[in-house]
Amino acid sequence: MQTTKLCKGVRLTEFFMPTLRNAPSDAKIVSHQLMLRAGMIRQESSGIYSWLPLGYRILTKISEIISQEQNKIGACEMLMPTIQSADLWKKSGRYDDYGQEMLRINDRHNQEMLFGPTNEEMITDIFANFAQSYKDLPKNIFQIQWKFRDEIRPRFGVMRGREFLMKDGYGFAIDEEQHKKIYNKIFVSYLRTFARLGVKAIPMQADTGPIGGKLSHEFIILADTGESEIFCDKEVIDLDILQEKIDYRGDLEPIVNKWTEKYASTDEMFVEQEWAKVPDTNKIATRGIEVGHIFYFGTKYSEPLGLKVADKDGSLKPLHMGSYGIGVSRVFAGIIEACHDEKGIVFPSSVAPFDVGLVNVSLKDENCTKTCDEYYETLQNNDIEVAYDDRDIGAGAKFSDMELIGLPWVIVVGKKSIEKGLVELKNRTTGQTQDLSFEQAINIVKGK
RNA sequence: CGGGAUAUGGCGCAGUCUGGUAGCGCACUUGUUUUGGGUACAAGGGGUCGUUGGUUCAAAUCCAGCUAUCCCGACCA
Repeated sequence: MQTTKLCKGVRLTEFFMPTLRNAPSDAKIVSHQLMLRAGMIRQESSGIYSWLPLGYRILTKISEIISQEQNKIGACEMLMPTIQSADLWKKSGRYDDYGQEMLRINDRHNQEMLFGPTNEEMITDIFANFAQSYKDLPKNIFQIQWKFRDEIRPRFGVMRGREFLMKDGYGFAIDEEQHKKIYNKIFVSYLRTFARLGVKAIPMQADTGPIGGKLSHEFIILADTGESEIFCDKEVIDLDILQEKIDYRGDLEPIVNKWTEKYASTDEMFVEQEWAKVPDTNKIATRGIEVGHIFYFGTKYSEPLGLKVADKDGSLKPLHMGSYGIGVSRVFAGIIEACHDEKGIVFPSSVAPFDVGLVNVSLKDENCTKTCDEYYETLQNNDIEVAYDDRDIGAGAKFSDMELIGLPWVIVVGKKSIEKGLVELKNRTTGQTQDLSFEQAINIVKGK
């Protein structure tokens, strides 16, 4: 994938990627263990992590896919501060409701501040300053930003951290009907986003919880290690959004219906009678990880925060709003939960930190190293992202690291292959290897 | 917040019951060896045993407080 800020290649002699042979014993679930072993993250406190270069690179790729899909539906990316004034929250009435989960801070003037757990209040306040008329609507705005929720019990690595990266989007409409159109766009864009990230995310009717409101869906990745128990019709899983022709300016209701008409539910919303209607052969009861949640909450925030605009008849109407979240750092872990084997991570190509690993197994052989150096440049010139293992360590260790970090392809170059004029191309998913010319290998990797 | 557990070198662990100046594997450094799946041998470096206090001639080890981290529950992207 083309990204705006990531370099196309790294030499592992220069790259900071501290892989571990054993996972720290604190890590209990596979995504946490693999992220630590691959040198992607480091725990700083309970539920708070540093993102090391490899992890940060993947996080950036995930963010970029999310942004791209949001841009397609006309959502506008912006950035709000992580630190907010308590005043706004007192106005909305959530300052007390949010309770201990909100990290409160006093500044030097003893002003009450807080590290934002979410941004409904702030975006509403911002929008209220500018929106005057129904002509300013509808609007859909989002950001990808760090949040802090002081969870009672952080666990499972970045899956349930206290500090986490979240895409939070907010929709503004003049009435429920107009909001429904935004909601449908978001719904479809989420399906596409998760599909592009290489995971199956199933939308499920959700409880609106403390955010409040009327309409809500959760998006859940299937993984045996998931926290929620889920029940769904196999046919929902088999649907493929990337095969659908989508016109975001047209009517999306048929697509939304297609994804919501079959039964899919978490245990919280489970209805025995509905489940009974699903044919036994289609019944799938498994576990899942919630990676996205979208809400329509009507005028819940616009009323107390005074967000009104003039309607066609000149009367002031409170806006109808929704908020839409994707747990970016969580989906990272979710992808690994869904995509790994006994050797390590098997990244979907869209989020793999590099397209290919280039392994020099005959480092001491001048000719081999010279050839590898050339290949390294050529791959980058072909827009292939490459991790070049030019470290002076055993071949086995190099192979193991490549498998651990989950690159889709590895090109192995050694004295023997040089003599034959070939390279060995290895597929991470199948484990199969083939001897090819370097040019053939490039074409296969490019044809991902 | 209730219940349970842990804290010894970068990582994984032993030693604690039965106090006697800290050990193993991996990793790291140097040399030889090996050279396409974590090679072998040799020689090294690195730890105030979470913290504070107590008992004792002597504490990683016994006792108490504190802190951190993890697991199970209720809450959540």
